[in-house]
Amino acid sequence: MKPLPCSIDPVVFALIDNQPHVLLRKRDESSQAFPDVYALPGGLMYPHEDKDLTAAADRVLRKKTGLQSFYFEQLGALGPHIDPRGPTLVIAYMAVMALDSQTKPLDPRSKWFPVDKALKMKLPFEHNSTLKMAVERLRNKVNYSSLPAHLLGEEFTLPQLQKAYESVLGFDLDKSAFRKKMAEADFIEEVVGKRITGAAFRPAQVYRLKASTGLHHFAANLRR
Amino acid sequence: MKPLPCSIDPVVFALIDNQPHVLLRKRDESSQAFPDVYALPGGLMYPHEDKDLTAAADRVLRKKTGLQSFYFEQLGALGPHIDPRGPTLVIAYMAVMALDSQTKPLDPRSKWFPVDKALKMKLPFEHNSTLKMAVERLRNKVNYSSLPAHLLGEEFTLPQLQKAYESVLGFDLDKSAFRKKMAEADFIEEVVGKRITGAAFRPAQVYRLKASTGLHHFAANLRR
DNA sequence: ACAATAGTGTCTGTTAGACACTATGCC
DNA sequence: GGCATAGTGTCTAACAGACACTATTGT
Repeated sequence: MKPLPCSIDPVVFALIDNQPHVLLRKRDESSQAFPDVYALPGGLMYPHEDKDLTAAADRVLRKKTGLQSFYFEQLGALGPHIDPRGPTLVIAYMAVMALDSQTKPLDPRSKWFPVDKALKMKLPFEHNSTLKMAVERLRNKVNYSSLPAHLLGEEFTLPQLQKAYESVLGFDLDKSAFRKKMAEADFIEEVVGKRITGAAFRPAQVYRLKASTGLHHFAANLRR
Repeated sequence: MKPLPCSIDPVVFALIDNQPHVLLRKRDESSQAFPDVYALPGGLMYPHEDKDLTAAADRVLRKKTGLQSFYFEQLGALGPHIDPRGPTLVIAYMAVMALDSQTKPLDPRSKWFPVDKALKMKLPFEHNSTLKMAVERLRNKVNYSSLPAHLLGEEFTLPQLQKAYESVLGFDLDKSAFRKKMAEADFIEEVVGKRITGAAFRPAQVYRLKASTGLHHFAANLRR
């Protein structure tokens, strides 16, 4: 009975040009396993440094992305898989973040890949199945939760929010139905008096997430 | 950076007299931690014996329950929590099984507790939160999946299935609506020609789960 | 015939989805 | 006024929920 090291493997999603992307990172040249290969930006848990798994995931995400604000949840435990250094337990996470103009650039080894493209890549370890799991969870959860709001910045308009839902779902939604749903779901609020002007058409009202931790869940799916 | 031992903590549900029960086991007298206290029937993973986490969970469940057939799924990874033997990573599972007349009796240290009663008990380690997690998952999943069918034996009638749903949900369902839902969900099939006779009323048609692995999920909840 | 439960039919209020309409800004 | 998009109103077909009805057995 030998204890196992434990790896935190996060799948990080963001929207670029309204397309869902996932963050991959070229492994260190000096790595014993799969040097210079694109992989999930994982990291080992340090039992004496990390209070618990959530803290470990938070630390790994901050370190690997340089970003401060994101939503994340655990997908589950996998493995153990075989690493050249021995069997390793894997805890998979899904994270969702907003990229905007103020976002720090990534370190040069990291890169955003369109989700569909990443799904076709050959990734090391069991990262292909982890990625697949995360994409399924993302697509599924979008059906009945406020998750896509976390792909946008602090503030956003309803048309932007609708586009975020549509881009992850992969099909278009009816404007009227969508707005009714959002009103009823009641997880966003107007930023009173603030609208997006400047374009040659009617300005859009600005909204933000209501102060609350976690996701909001709908009673029924957006489309059956 | 020291590796961690890994404990498999399953929450096992079954129906007794149409009431949901959960399996707890008195810890060994000789145990270093919490001897003789009721706890989840967990066990350590043996990295050299268990192919992966699923195999480990399967082994632990068979060993602790003596039962062969059940549905189980991972709830997630927790911890590490502090055990007298040092920090331990925990992988929580939810399992659902059918008890019938042929079921072997439990070992004398194990006992079925009504779910509501178990929730009020003081359990060791973080077993209280694990149990709470499992109960929430169970109650939630019943809303939109075929899970309760696994609380019944190989064969069952629609009234029995409805009672299983009702007992976990905690409220009654409309017979007509329930049957329409089941027909549409299409995860059970008639055992042709087989009915339950013997009582002084119309016999009920016998059904079984269609051959398929895993759960069936509905498009909408049973009740909003 | 009757009791008791299995199984089906029907009616109605609600709602999702489609789509037409109005509103508001810049040119 | 025209154009482009934001935001609202309306109509209808489908459906969930309530409940009444029929079916089938043993006594």
